[in-house]
Amino acid sequence: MQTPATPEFSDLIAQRQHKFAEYLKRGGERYPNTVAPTATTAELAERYANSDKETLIGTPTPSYTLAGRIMALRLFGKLLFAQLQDGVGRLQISLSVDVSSPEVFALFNDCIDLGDWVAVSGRMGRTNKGELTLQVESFTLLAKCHHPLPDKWHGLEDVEARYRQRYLDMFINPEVSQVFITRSKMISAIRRFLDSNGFLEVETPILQLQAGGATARPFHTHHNALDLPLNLRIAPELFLKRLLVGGLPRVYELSRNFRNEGISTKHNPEFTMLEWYMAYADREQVMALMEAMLRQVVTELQGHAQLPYAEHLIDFAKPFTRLTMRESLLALAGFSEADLATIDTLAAAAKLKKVELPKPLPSYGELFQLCFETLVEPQLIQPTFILDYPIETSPLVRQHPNRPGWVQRAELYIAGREHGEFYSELNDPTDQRARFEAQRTKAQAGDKEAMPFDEDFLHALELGMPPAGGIGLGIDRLAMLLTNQPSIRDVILFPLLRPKS
RNA sequence: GGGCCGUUAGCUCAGCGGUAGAGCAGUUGACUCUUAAUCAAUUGGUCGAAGGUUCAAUCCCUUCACGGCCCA
Repeated sequence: MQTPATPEFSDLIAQRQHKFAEYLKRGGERYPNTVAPTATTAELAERYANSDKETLIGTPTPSYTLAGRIMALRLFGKLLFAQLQDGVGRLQISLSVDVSSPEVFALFNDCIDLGDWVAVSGRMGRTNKGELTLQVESFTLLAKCHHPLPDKWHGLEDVEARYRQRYLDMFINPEVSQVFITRSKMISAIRRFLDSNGFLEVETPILQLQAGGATARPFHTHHNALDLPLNLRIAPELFLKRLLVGGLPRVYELSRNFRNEGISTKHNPEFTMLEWYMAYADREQVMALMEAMLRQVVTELQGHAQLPYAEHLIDFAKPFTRLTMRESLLALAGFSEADLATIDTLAAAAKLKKVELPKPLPSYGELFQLCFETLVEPQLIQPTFILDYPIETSPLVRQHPNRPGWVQRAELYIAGREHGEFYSELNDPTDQRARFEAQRTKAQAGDKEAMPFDEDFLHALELGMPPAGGIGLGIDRLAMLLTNQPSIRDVILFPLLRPKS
């Protein structure tokens, strides 16, 4: 048997390249695209699940061609076993000098490394221990893996390496691929739900003159031909509402948004958000529709509505709890009515509860929200809608009819995290203009997150926008829930990292 | 931005002032039924980078880079 590698030939990459050269030297084709698989590992495993060894010997199966990566190799002189992984599963394959030929066996043994893409052809059998095995008669090297693979037992555990080389992470740690398959199915289920409820999926600009629709710092870019500074969108809201003005009654967008902010286990600079707008609906109706959608998506994906997440079991079957923010502070944070009376009593009570108060002290509404975020939010494990938000933090929402200073907004909390927002949308152009003015005042005072004044949006509102309810739902966070992942980076294929020097 | 932790062989990790270690992967040999195969031998290191302290630094100190967790 020829041995292409020699003991002094120690560089792992060079060894693999040497084996590839040897494969070509013995007549193999370089990166062929002439062999197509006729089956997958999953199909064969299912088809022959009940066939015993004798049956497979007595009535030989057709010859199948599988394609995939070699992920394990075990050699016994003139027989070898390998694991072939093809994206839908893994199947054992075997080569022996009897089934193929001494030449084919030697070619495989001398030239194939862990990680190589191969196409293998042969018939199904079972080993003495009963494992279903494709007995290879011939094979083709489809693509060489030029790098040594991570530890076969521990896999790739270095978090940084996993994010930087997701392609490697995915085939070394198959559960990672499963996360992204689940994410994809989740998005399909959401589309199906909305499409069947009369919504139209639309695409609105990512390049925007003014980044509106949320309070966040945008990324800046530039269009050369127009010599025009532009921003990447932070939210699609203002364009989707323009479509209501245009006459589309139900629209949604799965929107990649960009926010020039910090990175954490909950934030990635680019992230995906679902927004939908529904004419003639109010906050209550969009909340009810979201509840129905989440119940259906969770059930569709895992067969029932109870979702394990970290140490919790989250129940989507029960009606979601509804509390006003005020009620939640009284019930869950231990505030009294007197504490909530004025900004001073609230600040004093908050200080006692170890809420870190910013200086200078913010408005009553902002302080109220800060207390909520610090004291209540972590307790909201089961799906809970929190109703009514201070007007200062919600410049696009309809005012509450009988609570001055508050707006008809709700947020959905699950597992202690905010997952979505629900609005009775503001369609009064006069009120909207005043809200933009207030934001402009904030911006002039140095608030870099204040929403820009959008005159064209006001023009659209002045033409008349039907009353509407709208929602925003964090798709990445929902994916974290559905795949039981602790960090947003675990549900984003290629999270942003600093370049490695 | 702040605090804590990490960075040692391709991978997973020990070592923590005195010549750099293991398992897996790789290489060589044995082996026709393995399942993290086994047995024997063996290659492989700028110990993240740069300074400093020391007779001597992977180890102690400083700065920097990248990452993780927590906080903002």
